[in-house]
Amino acid sequence: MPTTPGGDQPYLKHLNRARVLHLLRTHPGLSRAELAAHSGLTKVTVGSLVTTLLDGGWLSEGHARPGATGRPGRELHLGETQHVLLGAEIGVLGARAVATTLRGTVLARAETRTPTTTPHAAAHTVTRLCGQLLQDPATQGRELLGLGVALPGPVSPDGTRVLYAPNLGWDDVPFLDLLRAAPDLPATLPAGAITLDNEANAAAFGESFLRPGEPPQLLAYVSLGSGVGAGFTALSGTPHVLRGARGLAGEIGHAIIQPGGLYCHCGNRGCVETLLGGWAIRAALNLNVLDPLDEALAPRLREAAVQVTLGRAGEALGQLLVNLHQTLGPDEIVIGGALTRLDGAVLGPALDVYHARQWRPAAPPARVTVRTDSLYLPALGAAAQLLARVIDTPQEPA
Amino acid sequence: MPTTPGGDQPYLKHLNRARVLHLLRTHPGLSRAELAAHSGLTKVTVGSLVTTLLDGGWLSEGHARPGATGRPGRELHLGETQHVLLGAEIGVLGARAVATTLRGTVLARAETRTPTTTPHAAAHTVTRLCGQLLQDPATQGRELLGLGVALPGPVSPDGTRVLYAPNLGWDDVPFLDLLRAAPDLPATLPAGAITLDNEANAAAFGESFLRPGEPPQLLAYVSLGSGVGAGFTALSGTPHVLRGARGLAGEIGHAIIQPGGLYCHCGNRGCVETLLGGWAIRAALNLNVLDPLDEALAPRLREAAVQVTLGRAGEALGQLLVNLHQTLGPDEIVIGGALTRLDGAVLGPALDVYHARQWRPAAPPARVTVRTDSLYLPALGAAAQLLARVIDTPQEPA
DNA sequence: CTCTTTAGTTAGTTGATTTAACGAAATGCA
DNA sequence: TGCATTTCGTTAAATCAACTAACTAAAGAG
Repeated sequence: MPTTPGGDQPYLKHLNRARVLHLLRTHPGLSRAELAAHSGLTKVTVGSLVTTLLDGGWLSEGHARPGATGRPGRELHLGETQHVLLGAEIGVLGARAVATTLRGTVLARAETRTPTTTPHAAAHTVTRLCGQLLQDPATQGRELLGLGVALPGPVSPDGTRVLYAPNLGWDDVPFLDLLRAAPDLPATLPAGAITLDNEANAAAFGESFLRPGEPPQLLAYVSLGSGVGAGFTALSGTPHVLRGARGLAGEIGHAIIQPGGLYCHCGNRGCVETLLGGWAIRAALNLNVLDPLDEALAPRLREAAVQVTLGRAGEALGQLLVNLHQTLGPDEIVIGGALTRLDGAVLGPALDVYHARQWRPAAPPARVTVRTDSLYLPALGAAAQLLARVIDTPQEPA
Repeated sequence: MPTTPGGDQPYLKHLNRARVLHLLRTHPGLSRAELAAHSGLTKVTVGSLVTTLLDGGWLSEGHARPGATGRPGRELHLGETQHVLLGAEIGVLGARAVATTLRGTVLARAETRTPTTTPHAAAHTVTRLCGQLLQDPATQGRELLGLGVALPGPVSPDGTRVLYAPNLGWDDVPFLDLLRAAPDLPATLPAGAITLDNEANAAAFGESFLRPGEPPQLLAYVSLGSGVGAGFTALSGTPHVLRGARGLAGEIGHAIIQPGGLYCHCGNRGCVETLLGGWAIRAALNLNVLDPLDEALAPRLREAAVQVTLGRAGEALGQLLVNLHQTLGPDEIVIGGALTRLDGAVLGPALDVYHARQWRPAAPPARVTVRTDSLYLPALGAAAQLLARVIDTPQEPA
C-alpha cells in the first residue's frame, strides 16, 4: 500500500518548479528561453515559474548576455543571498559543520576536536556547531532551510535511526529524535527539515549533486577512515543515493577480499578492513615495532614494515575498486577520508592494480579522483542532501 | 541538456494511469474506491481512468465482493484476454521465447536447441520463435504490444547495442537494428516496441515485477551459466534495473575473489568465473580425469574431483553472495541458471558460507531463493520489461 | 533608421483534477 | 417486508496549471 504523493495539478507545478531549479543548478546562467528549450516546457510556463522563484529569492537574475543576434536573454542563477543550509558531520575524533548557499558555496565552517562519545552528547555537539555558524556574519539575515547530518554508520532508509556505528560504539540509536530534542537546537530550523545519513552516502551525494555540469551516471565514493565504507549515487533525473533494502548498501568494509585471510573484529576472516581499515593499519604498525632488536636497525625496520603494510593496504584497495567496478559499473570513483593523506603509499599501488586490469574497449575504467582535502566533504554533502530534499519535497516553502 | 518529458496535463494523466496499472499489478482485485485510497487520487479520477482502461481491455472487472456492510466494490484486475506480450532469450546453446498476458501469465512457449552463431542468425531465430508463438491458438485475436529480448552480455543503456557477449563471440553489435530488419519480424509488432537487455537484468526484473504483493526493495539475481553474471533491481516507485554508467553493472563474473588466484580467460587472475564459471568447472573436471591411473580407481577419483571442484565453486559463490550483500544490501537474492541443477553440491556450500557469516541484528541476511526451474525466467523477464515500458511510456496506446 | 531575430509577457483556451452532490447496491435491524 | 445505514461509483460544476496565439522588448545588421 504505497503512499505516493497525489497526482494533481499542484503536484505537477511542483515537478516543474523542481525541474527549473535542478536545471539552473547543473547549468547556471541559462535564460528563460533556454530553460524552456531544455525542460520541454513553454516560455510562458517557465516565465511564470521564474517570476515566483525570483520573488522568493530562490533565483537571481544576472545582466543580459549580448553577442548573438536578437534580443539577449538574461542569465539566471540560483539565489546566493537569501537562504542558508547547514550540514554537519559527526566523526570519531571530532565533528564539523558548514553553512552553505543554494549553490553549495561555503559561507562558514566550524569544527570541534573532542572525540565523540554518547549519542546525546553528539547531538548537542551538532546543535552547538550550528549555533556558532548561525552567529557568523556571513549567515546573518538569511532564511535557514534546514540541517543535514552525516555520521559513520548506516542509517535506516527513513532517515530516523542509526542502525549501528561500531567506531562510535553506538547501536540502534533514534538519532533524529535526539537531534530534535537536543539543547541549543536553532529556533529558526523549520520543523522536520533535518536529514540523516551515512557519511559516505552524504559525501557521494555531495560529489554528484554540487558539481555543475552533467552529473555522473553512477558515482562510487570510497571512504577510507578508521573503517572502510562507500556511498553510491545513480542518476535518475537527479542523483539519488543507492541505499539497498535497509540502508546497508556500501558497507564494503566487511566484504571478503581474501578467503581465509586475517581475522576481523566483525568475527569473520579476510574482510577488506583487515588490510585497509585505519584500525588494522595502526595495529599492524604497532605490532611490527613491538620488539626493538637493535637501536640502529629499528628505524629501517620500521620503515620497511610501513612500506609492506601500506602496500598491502593499497593492493586491497585496488581489489576493492576492481570489484566495485565489476559490480556497479561506475563512471566515476572518488576516494576520500583520512587515509588519503598517505597518498602515494596506499593509493599508488591501488591505482596500479585498478589500471593494470584488462578492460574491454566497451567497458573503460572509471575516472578515479582522490580527494586529499575531504575533511568537510561529508558535511557539505549532508547540506546538499537537505537542499535536494527542499527542492524535491512538494510543499510551498514560504 | 536533459530531454525529460514535458510537464503538461497529458503527462500528469499518464502518470496517474500508470499508477493505477501498477497498483492493480501488485494488488490485484482492488476496487475503484480502494485504488483511490491507495493512490491518493479521488474516486472521480480513478473512476474516469478505470473506464478508459476497461474500454481498452487493459483492465477487467470481476464480480462484486460482498461481506462487509455497505455497497460492495467491484474487483478490478489487469486484463487477461486482449493483449499479448512476447519475451525471448538468446542463450549459448539455444533460444527460448514466451507469450504472456499483462499479468505475466504464460500463454505459449517455444524453444530451439540450435547453438547461437552470428547476430544475424540469432535475430532471425528470435523472429521465427515469435512467429510460432503468434500462430499458437492461445495468442490468437490478441493485440501484440511488443517484444522483449534478453541475451548473455551487457547492453548499452539505450538498449540498442550489445557491448560484448564473449560466450557468443559477439562484440559491439547493433542488435536492435538487426532485430528490426530481421526476416519474419511479426507485422503486427508496433514500431519501436522492442526492448533489449542482459539476461540477468531481465531475469532480475521479472522476479521483482511479476510477483504480486510488495516488490523487494533491492533484489540481486545471480545467473550461473557458462559465465557468471548478475542483475539488480531497486524499488523506486516500481522496480528499476540498476545499469551502472554504461550498462555494465552486474558483470560480477570478473570480480576478484582470490588475489593471485587462477588465470582467467579475461587476462586477469582470481576472477569469480575461474572457480564458479561453467566453462571453468568443465575444464577442471576434464583436466582432473585426463590421466586414468587405474581403471578401478578412476570412477572414485573422478567422484572426488567432482566433489572438490564443485565444493570450491560453492565457496566462491558464497563469497560472492557475501560481497553482494555487503555492497548493495539486498533484501532478496535469487539464484538461477543452468548450474542450479547441481543443486546441493554447489549451492549447499555457498549457502553455508553465506549463512555462517556473522550478521548484525540490524543487518539480517537477504532471503535467498534458488530457482532450479529458471529456464524461461530471462525470457519471461524480458516480456515484463516490455510491459513496464508500455505502462510507463507516455503515449496513448490505441 | 528600419528590418530581422530572439527574449519575454499578456490574453484567452484547453484539459485533467478537484469538490460537492447524487444515485446505486449491499447489510442490518425493526 | 421495509427502511435506515453504509459504502461504492457517477454526474455536474469549479479550479488550476499548463498550453497556443499574439503581442511588446531589446539587441544586431544592413
